[in-house]
Amino acid sequence: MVETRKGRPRSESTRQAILRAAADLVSEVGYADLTITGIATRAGSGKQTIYRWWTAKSGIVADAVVAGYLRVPVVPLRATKSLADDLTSWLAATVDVMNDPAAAPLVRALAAAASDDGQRATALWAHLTGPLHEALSERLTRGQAEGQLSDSADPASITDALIGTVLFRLLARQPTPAPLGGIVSALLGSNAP
Amino acid sequence: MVETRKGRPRSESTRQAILRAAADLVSEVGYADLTITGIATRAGSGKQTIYRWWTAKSGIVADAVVAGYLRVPVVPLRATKSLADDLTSWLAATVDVMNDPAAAPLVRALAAAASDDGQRATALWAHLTGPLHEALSERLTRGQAEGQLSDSADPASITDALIGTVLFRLLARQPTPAPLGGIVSALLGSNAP
Amino acid sequence: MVETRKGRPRSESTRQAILRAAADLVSEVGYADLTITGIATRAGSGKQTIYRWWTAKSGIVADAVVAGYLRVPVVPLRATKSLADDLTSWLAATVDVMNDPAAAPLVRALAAAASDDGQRATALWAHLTGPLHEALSERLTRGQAEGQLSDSADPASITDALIGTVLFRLLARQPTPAPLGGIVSALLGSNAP
Amino acid sequence: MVETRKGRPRSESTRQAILRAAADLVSEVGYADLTITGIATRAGSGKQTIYRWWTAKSGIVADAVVAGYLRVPVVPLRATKSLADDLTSWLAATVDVMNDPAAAPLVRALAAAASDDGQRATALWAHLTGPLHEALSERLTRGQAEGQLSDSADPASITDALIGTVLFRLLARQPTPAPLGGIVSALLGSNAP
DNA sequence: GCCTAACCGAGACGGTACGTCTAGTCTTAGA
DNA sequence: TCTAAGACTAGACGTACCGTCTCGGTTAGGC
Repeated sequence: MVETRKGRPRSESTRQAILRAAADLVSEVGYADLTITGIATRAGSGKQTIYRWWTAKSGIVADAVVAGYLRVPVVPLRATKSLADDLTSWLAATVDVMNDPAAAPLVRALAAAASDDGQRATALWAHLTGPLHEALSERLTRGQAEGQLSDSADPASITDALIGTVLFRLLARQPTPAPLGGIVSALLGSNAP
Repeated sequence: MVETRKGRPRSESTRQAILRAAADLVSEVGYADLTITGIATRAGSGKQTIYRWWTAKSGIVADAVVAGYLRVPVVPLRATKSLADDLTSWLAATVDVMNDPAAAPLVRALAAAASDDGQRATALWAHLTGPLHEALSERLTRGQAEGQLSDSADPASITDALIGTVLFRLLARQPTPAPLGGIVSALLGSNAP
Repeated sequence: MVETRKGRPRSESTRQAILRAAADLVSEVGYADLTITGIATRAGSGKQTIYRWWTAKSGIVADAVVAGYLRVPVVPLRATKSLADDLTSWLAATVDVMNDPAAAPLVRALAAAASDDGQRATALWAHLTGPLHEALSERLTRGQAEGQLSDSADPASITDALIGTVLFRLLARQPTPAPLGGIVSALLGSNAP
Repeated sequence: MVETRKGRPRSESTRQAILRAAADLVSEVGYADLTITGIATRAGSGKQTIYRWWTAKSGIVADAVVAGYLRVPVVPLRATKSLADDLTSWLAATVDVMNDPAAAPLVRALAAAASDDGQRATALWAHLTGPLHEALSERLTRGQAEGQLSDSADPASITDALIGTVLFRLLARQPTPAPLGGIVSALLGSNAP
């Protein structure tokens, strides 16, 4: 039995326009200054149309990310012979990107968006960090196969710590941060007594 | 040479009242719903008095934290014989605290505050994570002395990764998180091939 | 030659439901707060059905009055021996009715409806004041026949002035109104030098 | 003891700007399409300033009339030898003015404004019809002194009926109105048997 | 007994204005 | 000169209706 709903059907093009407008605005003015009114104006839609389908600002941004309108700059993971070198250079480049005045507001915006709404946040982070998490895990697993990491180590756990470190740097902005190489070597081992 | 300014001197009691009001409000309604108007009303001060001395909302919160009116729940670090056990139980308890519906908004509020203003954020995080960072580093150093951690490991780097992991958990809220024990053992070593 | 239109004929029951809903709502919330959306919902009809057949809100109300769903409280005209007494008591009772919190909004609503749309307003007022006008005119003519009013007087003109006086009282709500008896004696005569 | 209030005093120039803007707009678009948002924009004021001092749209219009920014076209009353001629020509000219497409919306707007709010309506009508009422009454009283009206007649009552008649014509827009001369002669007398 | 045009309900659409809220500025009286 | 009070401009908030526009479904003719 097919579910037949009465009334005019939802406009997919309007939905896309709203997500695109939200994506444009969040990269222009940041999440804090993102307004529903602004999104509606930019999308050429009515405000009520937005309120009909979304309850929170963060939901729109999350959907915009999931729809691919908002792309977070991801640093490609090199694949040289040395796992430690690859991770260290990735960490350095990523921290650089995160401190780039153009990219930082966007990432901070998404962190703030995730802070807002636990429900959608999961989907958002899955989309954001998912591919990244996978790429890092795979590189670690390959390095493990090549003997550059103990067989007992858990690539997923190490990946969590790596991403967490970037996040910590991004938000905390410490004046004298610990050396990145130290973190990588901590994570990859040789810490055993 | 003493700096002598003309006119009525700044009222220290008013400053304290503002910081106290901001602290109260941020724990009651969260950083997102914290308003200058609300702080002024609660503090029994004029709004202009606030605008005269602070430029951003986050600055007030940062000062309130520094002044000690806003206390972040810090999980005490146990000191048993096993460094790994101590860190794992601290991680678990901290993640629990962060997911506590009462404490999470405050921490997320401070993360958001830090996102707002890079200038003051440093001081805020120093105050927030400073003692924590120190406690963790000390515990690691002691463990290192006891031979539970390689001498070549850098306690500060490991601490960064630990706090970063907590932060990642707090914001990302992943549905199936990696086991905490895995992270600790990754950080403490045995990952060497 | 009968005009035969193809397609589904207009639903008379829907038309009645809309007029009835409009009548109910105008007496409940007043003309100002009467909405097309509200009428459609109450009538169980679509908004488009209303817009297909009516162009203005006042037209619906006018039709509701003409259809008899909206009855304006009309004070019956007594028929004693004295024309002056009859008119004075009618004026007094009518002014009372107009100031009744229950009836006043309806009458004011119709005045407002008439203000809106000159086209339909004529029909509405004809329906509203028509029988009243006729009753007053007849009573005046009868009084004229009985010698209580000069033969040269024009009953229609006097009726206009009587109704106009009520309307003036309704809208102007003067704090210290002129005595009604004075108006009647002015209209009935003895004003000649 | 002088009542001294703290805080910034109300801006009189802003009040005047709001009343002037409301007056301009009501004559441009009519009372029905008069919006608070529009008044605020035109006056260069914030909406909150309007809401702080007025609760209803009609109050602003009433104040604008009282302040003299909104002038209702009043037909001057001639003073020839014949009271009947003066009143008839005044009635005719006034009915003409009321049906003038430029003036009618304004008058109807004020009628609507009076319908809205009983409180302020009194002041509004006093200001609107006050001078008119006085002029008519004086003319009638003079005519009475000159023997053109019975001594027992009440000028105030006759004035009420005259203005009421105009109002009735304005709102009802009857297709075949009674002759104005008939009304005047009815009001001035000779109706006695 | 179909065909089909016009009707019907439902409800989403782009808009506009609502009345409330907060930001940040300005202007007063008084300490 | 600074503080407290509070009025000011500005504009976003979320809601309610506007009048228009699809939809699927219904209901009479005319063929």
